[in-house]
Amino acid sequence: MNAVFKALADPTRRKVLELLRQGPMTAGDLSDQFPVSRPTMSAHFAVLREADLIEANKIGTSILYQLKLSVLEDALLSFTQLFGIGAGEAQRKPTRKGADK
Amino acid sequence: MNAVFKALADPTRRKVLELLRQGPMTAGDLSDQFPVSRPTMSAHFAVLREADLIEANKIGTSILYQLKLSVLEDALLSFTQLFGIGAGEAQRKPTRKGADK
DNA sequence: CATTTATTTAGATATTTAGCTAAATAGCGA
DNA sequence: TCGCTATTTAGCTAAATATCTAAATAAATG
Repeated sequence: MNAVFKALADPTRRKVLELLRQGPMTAGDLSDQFPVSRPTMSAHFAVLREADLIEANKIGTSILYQLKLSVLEDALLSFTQLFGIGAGEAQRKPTRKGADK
Repeated sequence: MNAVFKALADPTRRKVLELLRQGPMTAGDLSDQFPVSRPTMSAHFAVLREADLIEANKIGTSILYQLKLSVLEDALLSFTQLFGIGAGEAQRKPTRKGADK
């Protein structure tokens, strides 16, 4: 969980996750979307992998990265639920009609 | 938004927010819950204030900190919604009865 | 008005992080 | 196998961060 929040702290990494939301992408294609060097991007990928937020699959000479949405979801949901934020089912289960209106 | 995620990257700060969920607390009372010095805690408070996640109110010689839940909520929800994670109203607002069932 | 209490600011240091270039690795195709 | 392409690893620097102690500020109280 700590690793996930650490990973999310950087805007580049959040953007990578966002791009990956649309489907798997190679390291190179991802890197092309950012104004930093490949090695720098590689380091960002490593942080995301460390947090288990993405998964790497070698495809020939390329590496295809894929979002692990469930990991992101679990971390975010368990955190938001800690605060009773409208993030899960839990808090919006009305016992009586209009009870929380 | 970036400031919020930066603030959430540190476990001490996340714990502070968690403690404040139960209600406002003074800087001193909060500090007592952590194994670091007052000045260090003061710096953490500053980061949280910077991110607008907490609000400070002077009460005599003490400072009462209060969670700004709506700010945390907004940041987290808008992010989770980016990913279609079951985190907000948006994705569970049925336009027609049972539309997404 | 001097003292005490609560908190922050200043100033120092150590660690971590994001970035770079250059070099190493790994797969592919001639 | 040689060379090409994709990516990572190594090694470095600069900036940011977390921490500390000591000093400054501010409010309350005798």
